[in-house]
Amino acid sequence: MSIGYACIIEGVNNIRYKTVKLSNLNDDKLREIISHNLSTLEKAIDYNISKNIKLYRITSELIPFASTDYVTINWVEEYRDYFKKIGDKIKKHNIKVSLHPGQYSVLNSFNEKVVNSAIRDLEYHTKVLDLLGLDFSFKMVLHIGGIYFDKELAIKNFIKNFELLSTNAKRRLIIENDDKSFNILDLLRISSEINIPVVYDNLHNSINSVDDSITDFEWIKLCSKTWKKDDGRQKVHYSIQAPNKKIGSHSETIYIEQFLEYYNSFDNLDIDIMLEVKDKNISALKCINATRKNKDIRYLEEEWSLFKLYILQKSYKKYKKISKLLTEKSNYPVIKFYTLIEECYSLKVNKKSCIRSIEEVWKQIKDYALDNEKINFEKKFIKYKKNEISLNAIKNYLLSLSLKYNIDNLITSYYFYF
DNA sequence: TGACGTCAAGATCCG
DNA sequence: CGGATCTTGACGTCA
Repeated sequence: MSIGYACIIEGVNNIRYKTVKLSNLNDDKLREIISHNLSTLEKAIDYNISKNIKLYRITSELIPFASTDYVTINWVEEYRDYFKKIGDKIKKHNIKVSLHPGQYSVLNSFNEKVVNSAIRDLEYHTKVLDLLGLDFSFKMVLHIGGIYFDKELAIKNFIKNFELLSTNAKRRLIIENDDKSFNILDLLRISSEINIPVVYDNLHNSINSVDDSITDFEWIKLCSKTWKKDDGRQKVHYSIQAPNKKIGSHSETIYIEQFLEYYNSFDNLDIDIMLEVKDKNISALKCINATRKNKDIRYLEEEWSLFKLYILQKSYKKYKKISKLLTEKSNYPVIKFYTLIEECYSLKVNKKSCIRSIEEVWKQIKDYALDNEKINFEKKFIKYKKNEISLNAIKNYLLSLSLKYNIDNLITSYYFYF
């Protein structure tokens, strides 16, 4: 079983994909962005390797406007070697990567133009996986599309247009239930016609449900039949409703107790769980640590080193409490640990605790800092205490010094990124 | 015609 | 100048 996250890496310095607006697009700009994005993808893979995260969704924005006529350079040939290098790394470390074309790729449309651009988009996503040199267990996930006043006809159109895809695209396509049009039963029916795997999304099912008496576990078991040997391990999407937001909005974080309730209902199913959540890799690490077989407190200590300054700025009391929780080295208090951290998310930063956190950071920088940097810091710190500059302003200065002096312990701290 | 969802880029304003 | 806060874009469907 693997647990993973989609596209963006949160809380890590200098891993960010770039985009470009059509009005600023030219060949040089495009090459600059493709090089940057491929190098960012490689960094993302390196990050996943370092954290032992085995499931990752690659952004569809890797090559901007890839499936349009606006791109005229031959990016496939220009970047073939780089793709292969990254793909080799993915294979070597056994990371399952996937892609998810967006909601505007509508294969079942009755508008020929829309269908053609959906096909082009799916062929682009297929090309990325092909260029990485990955076998057909590496997939792209798609929704069915629109209803057009007649669901049965819309389904027929999906099946018909599916046949227009290349062999490789057909072998890589998997389909997911959505939150308003096609429910999980529709998906199972479509799958039985065209023989491609179904991804079960629990949140979409709870919004657009067939039968509330059927549990997530039961639906996952039903979907498992659509996954053949060559398709690799069955995948599901897991997300929960964001409290107080629009129906269907993904939550900021995955709440560990709620996740474990879901996870423990499986009775040891061997599936891949793609989390759809705003805090991305941070929730993935949480869920991985909560479900790992090797329960060693060092995993929590490693996590704590990333969180502790962030927690300190919010509440000294919680900071002490979590520190104390980790003192008994034979324990593995994973649920308590993450629950305490989750409780801090909703807390506002507290001036006194913030000052403490700044002092703590400065302690680790001051021996490296030049005289003028020390003076600069003191000036900013006084201004911060007098509410003349923001917390972010002083954090940014401290981060720039951490980067300059390569203080890994600080650079990796979530303190600077949230 | 605007909302929907997504997230970085770009614009604008402030001190 | 840095920092904070809006607005824009690019897509197709649906009310």
